[in-house]
Amino acid sequence: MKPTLQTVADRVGVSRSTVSNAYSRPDQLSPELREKILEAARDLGYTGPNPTARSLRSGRAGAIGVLFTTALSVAFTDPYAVQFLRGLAEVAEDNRTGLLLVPLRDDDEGALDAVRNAAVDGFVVYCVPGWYQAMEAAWARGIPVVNSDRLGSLFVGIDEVASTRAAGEHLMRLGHRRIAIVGDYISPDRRTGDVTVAVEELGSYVSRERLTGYRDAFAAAGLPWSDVITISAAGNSREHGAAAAAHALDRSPRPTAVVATTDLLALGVIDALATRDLRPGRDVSVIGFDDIPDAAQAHMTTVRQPALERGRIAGRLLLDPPDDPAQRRVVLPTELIVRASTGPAPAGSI
Amino acid sequence: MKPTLQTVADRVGVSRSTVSNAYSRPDQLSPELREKILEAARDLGYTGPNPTARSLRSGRAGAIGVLFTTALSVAFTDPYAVQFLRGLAEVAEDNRTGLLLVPLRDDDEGALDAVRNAAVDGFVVYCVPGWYQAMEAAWARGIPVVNSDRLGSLFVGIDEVASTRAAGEHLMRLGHRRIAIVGDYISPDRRTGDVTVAVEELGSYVSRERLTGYRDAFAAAGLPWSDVITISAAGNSREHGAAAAAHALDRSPRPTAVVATTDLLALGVIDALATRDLRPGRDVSVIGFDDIPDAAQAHMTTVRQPALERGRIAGRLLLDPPDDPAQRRVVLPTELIVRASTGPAPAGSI
DNA sequence: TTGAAAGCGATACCAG
DNA sequence: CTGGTATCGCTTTCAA
Repeated sequence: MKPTLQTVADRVGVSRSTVSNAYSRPDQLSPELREKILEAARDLGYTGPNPTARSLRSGRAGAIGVLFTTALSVAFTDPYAVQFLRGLAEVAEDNRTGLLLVPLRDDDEGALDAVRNAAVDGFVVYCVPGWYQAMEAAWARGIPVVNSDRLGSLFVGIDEVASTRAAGEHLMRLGHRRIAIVGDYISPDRRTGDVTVAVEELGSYVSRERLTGYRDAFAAAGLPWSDVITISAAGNSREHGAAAAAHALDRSPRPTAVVATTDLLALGVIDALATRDLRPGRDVSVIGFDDIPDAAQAHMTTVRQPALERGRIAGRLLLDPPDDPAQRRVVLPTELIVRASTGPAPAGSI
Repeated sequence: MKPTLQTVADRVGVSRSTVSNAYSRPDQLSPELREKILEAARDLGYTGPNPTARSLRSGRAGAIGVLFTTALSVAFTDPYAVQFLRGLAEVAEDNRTGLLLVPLRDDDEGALDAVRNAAVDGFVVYCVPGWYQAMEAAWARGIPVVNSDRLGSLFVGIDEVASTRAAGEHLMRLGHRRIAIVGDYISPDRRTGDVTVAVEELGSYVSRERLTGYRDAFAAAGLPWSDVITISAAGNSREHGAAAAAHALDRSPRPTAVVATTDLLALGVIDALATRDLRPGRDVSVIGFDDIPDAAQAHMTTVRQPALERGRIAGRLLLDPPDDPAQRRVVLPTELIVRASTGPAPAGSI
């Protein structure tokens, strides 16, 4: 039988409240009594208040649920994701709060149960498509849910459309007209290959917005969307990016620019170029998104977004949701970082 | 006021038990009644049993605490760690259990509180030195704690000593006599640089064991430990490995072999070789530990350990601790993978 | 400062 | 199948 507050109280001859105070409110009793209580506890093998009981009573779970779809291994392989989590963990730690990982392998009953049973004070949604039932389940919990897309009332993100629009304008200025776009979650079956994409109908918020930005920039320069090659990647990784890029590069005429919706994919594109003895920025221009460390190392043009800060703000929003609706939706700035992977369209390419 | 079980029970005109059963034991009541209850719940905005209350009553927190010292970013950057976590997550998911991350930034009061307040069914300790107070706090909780070192009664690991002994013997057979060892956690201050190491006194279990294996192999071949250069790395990363390797390589006579206690460090050693126009396996032999994917890509000789399996077993041990003491300690096999980064000691090197 | 009483929201167990 | 009763272990008024 494990000792409880009561056990200790009986031993010392005080009430439960006093023992509770000894742990949670040291200023509410004399140091001597406190010491006496703590000693008795040690004697009895009592290791402090039961966290679950404490949670129930105080109404605070002491944990933030982190919802994400991708497999753990993928989630933590993406430097952007890791930075985001780091920011979140930092804020959580400052508030004596843990992080409960809730991987959503499939959008099935198991996942729903996981969401419903998570003892958390709120959820941070990291890269979960809005159509997931699990999202409904999260909202249904009636606890704060912080999103990265426009859904829900608590939100921290960036202006995705404006970000890629700037990147698209950059390409237009360089004279590119044959362009391919590589993205994850742009075909429903998530398989590698060419797809015809009606941008508005994309289920994934991030893909939809990022493609929209490019489309708008191209349109403004008179390049119709139907001229743009859209290629679906089967996942967000370097390898998937390279596989998708192959579909763009091994055709004639070859595109003069291949842009991707994430840096990881774009690095894959650069890998694919290397395989074909093509030089990024001279033969084919490449643009990514995120500005992860490897992007700088690869001299890659990309859109920089503040991943760490995003995580921090997500945590703060969740732990202490502002009343002012305006403050509940935070949009962070992004910046187009131009490096050597983009250059003028090769002469005669038009 | 959020609705509770009672609210729903009152509305339908049944008892709390019945409503509870509707959620947790569907087979205990008629489908019609169940449907009626679920509908009433939907009406009232009741979203299912409160996880915390359920935990308190059932005595099951529904989460595994993952204790680790390194910063989140580092923890998830190491492919070995990610694999381990993946195995753990897999088992957790199968058992409807979540993973609660408990980063131990410092070994301070905050960390102790985090350990004491975590609502978990047990802890998996991942790379926390045994001397941490936080470890005491974890054991004090009176819940299962699975370790990777020899501490505690629940344990899953490998025979560290035998693993590196095999690697050391490989080096001896190749004729190496001037050897440097790079390791994290081998100097108390964890700074880059040469250290004189009394192997037995190393605080870090993993470092102690791995160095011991090498020492034994060298001793058996008549190479005294005092002839071996031991170098402390300031962390477990490629960069730290390269920095530490510099201390070994920029001396005369140069070592003919540099071994590291992890693959990440060993990759850094290879980076350092590249910088100096030295070829791994010809000019300087290199051995790592873990066999992460990048090791194969770098043609690196290393010790393979089953990271995924280790995670899985840790999860199973924790969720269902065997009574048989022998089964509570699992030792997994390792294998020396010889690749191109090791070769005969250069002629005239002795 | 200390203590008594009242729950927090749910589940286990058994009787009907 | 359904309902009553007794907790689970703690925190929180509020009065002494």
